[in-house]
Amino acid sequence: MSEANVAAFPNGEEKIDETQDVEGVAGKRLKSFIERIERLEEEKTALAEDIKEVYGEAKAVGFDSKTMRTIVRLRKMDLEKRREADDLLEIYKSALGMA
Amino acid sequence: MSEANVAAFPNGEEKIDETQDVEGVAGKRLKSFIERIERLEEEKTALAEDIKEVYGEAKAVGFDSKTMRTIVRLRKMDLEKRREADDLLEIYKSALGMA
Amino acid sequence: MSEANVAAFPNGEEKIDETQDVEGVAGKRLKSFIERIERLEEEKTALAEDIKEVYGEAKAVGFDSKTMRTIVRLRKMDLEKRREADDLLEIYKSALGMA
Amino acid sequence: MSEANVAAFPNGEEKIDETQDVEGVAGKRLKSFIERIERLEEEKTALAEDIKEVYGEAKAVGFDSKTMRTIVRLRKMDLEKRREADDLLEIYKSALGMA
DNA sequence: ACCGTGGTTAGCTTTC
DNA sequence: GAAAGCTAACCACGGT
Repeated sequence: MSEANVAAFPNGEEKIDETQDVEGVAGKRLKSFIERIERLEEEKTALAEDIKEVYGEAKAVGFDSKTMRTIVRLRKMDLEKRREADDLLEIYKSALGMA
Repeated sequence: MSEANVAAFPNGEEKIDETQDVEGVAGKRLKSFIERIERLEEEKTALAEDIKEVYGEAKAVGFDSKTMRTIVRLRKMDLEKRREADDLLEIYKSALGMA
Repeated sequence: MSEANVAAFPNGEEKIDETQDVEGVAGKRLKSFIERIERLEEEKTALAEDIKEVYGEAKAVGFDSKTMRTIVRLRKMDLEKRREADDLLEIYKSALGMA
Repeated sequence: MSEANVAAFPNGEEKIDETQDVEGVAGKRLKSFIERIERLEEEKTALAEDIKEVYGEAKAVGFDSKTMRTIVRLRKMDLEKRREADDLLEIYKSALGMA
């Protein structure tokens, strides 16, 4: 690891928003990574809220959300199973030199 | 709860994608809700992957992801704290007729 | 909650093995719980090791452990899916007053 | 790796329990490995449930499970520390011809 | 309002 | 040393 980045400073409270000059370029870079992550996490949170809303709407017209969750889970499992099965097939193929 | 929507059918394997006529309009509606949810969850998953990638990139140039996660967590806490403080302020203001 | 048990004392290093008289009966009880848990966890760890050994044996006679793990996972998914489907059925039944 | 064992067959749903004759002895062997693993994993899962139950019991009489988990963790760490210290001692001893 | 359950995330272990 | 799978803690939701 490059030593330049080692000083990845947890800061006290107030300074955390400002890239400190003393840290130089590494600080800028880190800041940029952090902000990208935060942006993505905001979007993720927003989606989680959207999902909740959909369950809410469905409930409002009489569907049971527990049931719905179970269905969603089952369907996801199907999907994963299918994917895993494909993976297995790939493994076989490459084991048999058919890759 | 209205019984009309209860029968949200467990299907054997393959039929799960087709709304069955016997279920009528409720089935269609449920299907639509489920699909909206699934779409949103896919997006959410995609974002989670994006986030992981960013951590990966950062790691690749020498940042420690554990530290980064801590920073992100701290900043989120700050944000929430600030937001709560604002809420409190609003409450005070409206209590004092300053809203 | 009974106050008697509140003092469930994280101890410094050395005393942790002895039930302290000052804690009285609560300490004895806690100790007993802790020891039961530790016993169970030991067994669990032992099983994990056994499992690893089986994979090792299988590998030693030419089976690919990645493939095996996939198979095990797929079979477990089948099992779970079946269980979930049952759960769903239960939900329906109780929703229809057939419980 | 011997190719003989490669064909560890993805099966459609229902057939997975029957060793297929076409696979011959390798299939039987694989099946036996898989089943041993599954058996062990079941036991492991059962133990995990037992552990959860013990925490439940403890909680029911007023102990805080989070604290208990901390204690268990600490004691495990102690144990490992002690074991490592012993290992070290062994190393010294054998280095000094006192084994 | 609380409890129990389910989902998510982080850390650890193991594997390649 | 990186990548993945497993496990355990945490948190949030829904039901009672």
